Amino acid sequence: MLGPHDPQQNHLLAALSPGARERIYPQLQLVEMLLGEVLYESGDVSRYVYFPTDCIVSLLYAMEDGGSAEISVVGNEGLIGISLFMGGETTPSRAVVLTAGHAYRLIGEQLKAEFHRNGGMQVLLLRYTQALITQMSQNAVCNRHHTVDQQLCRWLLLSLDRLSSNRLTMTQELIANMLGVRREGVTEAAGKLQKLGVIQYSRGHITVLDRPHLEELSCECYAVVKKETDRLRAAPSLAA
Amino acid sequence: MLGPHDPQQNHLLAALSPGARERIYPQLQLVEMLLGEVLYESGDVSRYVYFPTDCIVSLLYAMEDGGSAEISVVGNEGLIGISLFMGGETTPSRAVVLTAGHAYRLIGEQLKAEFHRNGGMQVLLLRYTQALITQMSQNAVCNRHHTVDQQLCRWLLLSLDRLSSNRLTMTQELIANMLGVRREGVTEAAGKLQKLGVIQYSRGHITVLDRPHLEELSCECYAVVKKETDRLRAAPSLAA
DNA sequence: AGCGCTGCGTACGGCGCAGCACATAAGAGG
DNA sequence: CCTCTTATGTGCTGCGCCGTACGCAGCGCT
Repeated sequence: MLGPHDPQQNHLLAALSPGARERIYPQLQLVEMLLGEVLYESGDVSRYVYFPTDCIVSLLYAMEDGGSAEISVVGNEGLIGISLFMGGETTPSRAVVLTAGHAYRLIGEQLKAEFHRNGGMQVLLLRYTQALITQMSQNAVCNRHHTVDQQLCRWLLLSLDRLSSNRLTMTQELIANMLGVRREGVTEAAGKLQKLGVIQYSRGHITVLDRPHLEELSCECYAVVKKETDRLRAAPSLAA
Repeated sequence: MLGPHDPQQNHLLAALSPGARERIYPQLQLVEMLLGEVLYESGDVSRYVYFPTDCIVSLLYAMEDGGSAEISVVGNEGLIGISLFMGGETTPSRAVVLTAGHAYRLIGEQLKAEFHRNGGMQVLLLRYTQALITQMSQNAVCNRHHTVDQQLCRWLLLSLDRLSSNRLTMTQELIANMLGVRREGVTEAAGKLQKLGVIQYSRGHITVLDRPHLEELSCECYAVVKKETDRLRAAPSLAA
């Protein structure tokens, strides 16, 4: 599991200009991300920002009554801690490690300094933030209109995109928390998928066998978000 | 209805530094916002940004099957067209005028120029964007967990905050589209509220009679968003 | 082997809301 | 005044998911 690590495994870090790279890379710190680790609690002032390489982090929203729902998923395409450069300092959500792995972290002040140079990194971060907004919007719509079956498919695909393997380490209970539904609902939905030969799972390990079929069964939300995310990543580039 | 108009009626415009004010105010154009007018269609490149003074604009998300859901509401506390400075140029949502009134509009390029001066306006806009993100997140949670009754209360309060009167011009059908529920569901929920003496309505006009009670009946989502929005507005201030 | 823990399967009653089908009422325009 | 349109009221059936309860199977531990 311990392969070579490189900041370039994170899309944002990889897209930096040579100048920004020289300033930022020496300040990066490789950290291990443990399953279930909480990076920020709701309302916390974030000391660091995290650029995932091979882990997945979930932004969760907890309600007063203990219920929860996932706001968005972050993998190596993004970063955790946008409130730092957006100016609010804190967010009302919680960041939890969903799949163990690694990330590079940076002290908040250092990111802010680079951000306020008004150069390429600012453009990158803002564009990523817009992609995040799209994901959140679609999430809201999806919660309103789509079935648990569809949402499970969407969620599996989102996770899959952020890993290099087709095997997820993930209990149904955890997925249920993310989707904000009952664990039994996930069991049923997953059972159907397994019967169809789309996935295969056992005690916290899910293997995706037929991704195309999974995409068919998912609601449109997955495709919309993916398309928009790709568009924003590929966008012309770093104008001043 | 035609009172004196002033850019300062919009919180963002009012918070500009004297320098920014000198640059921006001469470029503003007062426009009338008609009920139902579509400012942006999904995917459009926005030519203008709009700073509402006494109107309400809704950001809607339309699905393939025609269903829809509101992503957020914008009044005189914000602006429409964040994708311009966020760098994506377009958004996958639609902006519709929900309550007629007025707004000041600015040509996109002019806003971008001011934004990239890296000064106070950038800070203001980013902080507003973060408030918007909070609203969207809460929306997603609310869609997942709360009843139509609660959501109607939340929605009425959101609208009320963006108007100077306690009387909304709003049909139940329209509200249903915003909440992404059936019109009949809104009828029932509104009926209960009327029976309780909290609101009074007739043919497209709703009068809120007992706001404190309305807040009690609403889910926590309203208060959370309001608190966070206020916090971000009042935040320390405009560091470079 | 025996125990306990964790992850998954299944079942039942109930509620909230969808989808549909109409019925009524309040203005708008001739 | 009559008609047409728009806004609201009401009543079904059906489905999806919740809350709850319990059974069972894989795996680690002593």
